Amino acid sequence: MVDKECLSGMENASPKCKAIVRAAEKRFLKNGYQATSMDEIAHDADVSKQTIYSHFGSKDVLFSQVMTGICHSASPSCPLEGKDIDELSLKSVLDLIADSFFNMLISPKSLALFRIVVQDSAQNPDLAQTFMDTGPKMFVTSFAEMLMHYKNKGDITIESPTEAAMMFCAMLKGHVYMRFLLDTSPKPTQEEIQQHLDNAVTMFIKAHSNS
Amino acid sequence: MVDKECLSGMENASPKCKAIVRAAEKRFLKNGYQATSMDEIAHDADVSKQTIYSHFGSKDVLFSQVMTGICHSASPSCPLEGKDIDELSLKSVLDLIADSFFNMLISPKSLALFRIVVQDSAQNPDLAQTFMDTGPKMFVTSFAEMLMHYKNKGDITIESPTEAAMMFCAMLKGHVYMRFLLDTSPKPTQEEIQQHLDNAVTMFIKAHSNS
DNA sequence: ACGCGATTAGACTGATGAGTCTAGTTTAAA
DNA sequence: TTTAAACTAGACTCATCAGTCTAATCGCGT
Repeated sequence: MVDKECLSGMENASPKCKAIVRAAEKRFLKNGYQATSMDEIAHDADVSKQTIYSHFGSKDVLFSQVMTGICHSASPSCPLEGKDIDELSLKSVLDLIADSFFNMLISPKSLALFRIVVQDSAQNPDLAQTFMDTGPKMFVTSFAEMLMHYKNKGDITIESPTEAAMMFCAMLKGHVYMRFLLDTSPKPTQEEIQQHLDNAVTMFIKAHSNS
Repeated sequence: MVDKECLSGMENASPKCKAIVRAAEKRFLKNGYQATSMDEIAHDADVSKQTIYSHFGSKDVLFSQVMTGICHSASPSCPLEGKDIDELSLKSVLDLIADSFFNMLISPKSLALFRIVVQDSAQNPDLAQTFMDTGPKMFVTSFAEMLMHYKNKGDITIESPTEAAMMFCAMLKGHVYMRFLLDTSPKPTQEEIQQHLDNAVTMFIKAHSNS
């Protein structure tokens, strides 16, 4: 899930500085880089424009710093914390992950972040790289490890856990995620979402069942 | 695949008008709405700015019109044209579709279009809707019909062809597509792509095999 | 009290860009 | 040839916005 306070790495910064980052975050996520003005940020942060410039130097720097911070703080939390994986069936684990992963994806903040990343992947390749490395990559890695567990137990047949993990993520997203991303109508209902996730889990298990 | 000339619906427009649309298309796809100036478009189209305004009225109108046009002209061509579906195995059909669909997705124009659509899905919901209706939706519909064919033949078990079709699209995209969309390194190799598509087809077939 | 660094409001500069205006030129039909 | 519509170059207005500058104020340690 996504942090409410995305000030990772600046716990001991000055209050003004935090206020600036918070305001910038809100504006950049909502309207993107171009459509956000420094005056707006200054106003929201209840700070003078000069203060922003003395802390961050330029709009570019502020943007990069804020977005990178969000990427780092937005890594999905593991829904299995505190649970013993040996006591859970593959299906129940996949169900848990499906639900947690998908809800993380469609949180307003995640959607906004992804839109921004897509938006200036061309102008700002570093941001896209950071996003990939902190988000999808880390999730896939830890998910792949868990699949290994069930593979070793002999529950499923998997050649490449990493590929399988990526495929599962892709399946979870599916068409429903796109509808959230583009905010098109009709809005997906809760039943539709649940049906979609169930479908993905079922397909995934069947596709990897021991022939 | 995507048309080279995206002037759908304006075959009988004036030459100047077409030139404007062509130039606008190029610029908007490359740099997005905000970062494209009317002067640039006028220059590229070898036309005076006034001519643009007398044809289209405003930057907004031009943008919407151009983008909508691209959506309509960019519908994927069917890779099965001229082939008799009865003579093809499910696997060979899926292989064909996988290849054709994925290559359409990662064409520079499709990527650029999708970035734009994502970018201002918030400001311009109509564009997002048009994109969905002309792109993914149509593809899924026709693909679902074909799945019905194999379902009726008894080759596979499918409750909902539409859902299955959407899931197959999602699988084809997968993580590899994201890497193209965000243009992150390392660049996917041809082998990686092929492996990914094979994997998707194999999984899909196994997941829908008659248990 | 003194002094210093952080902060402030707000005026200012310079650049960019949408959209308009003007005065003149081309084109093609009548 | 006449005439009207399309087109042109480019100057112009007006708004926005990044970034700077100034002069004053605040908070705090000595």
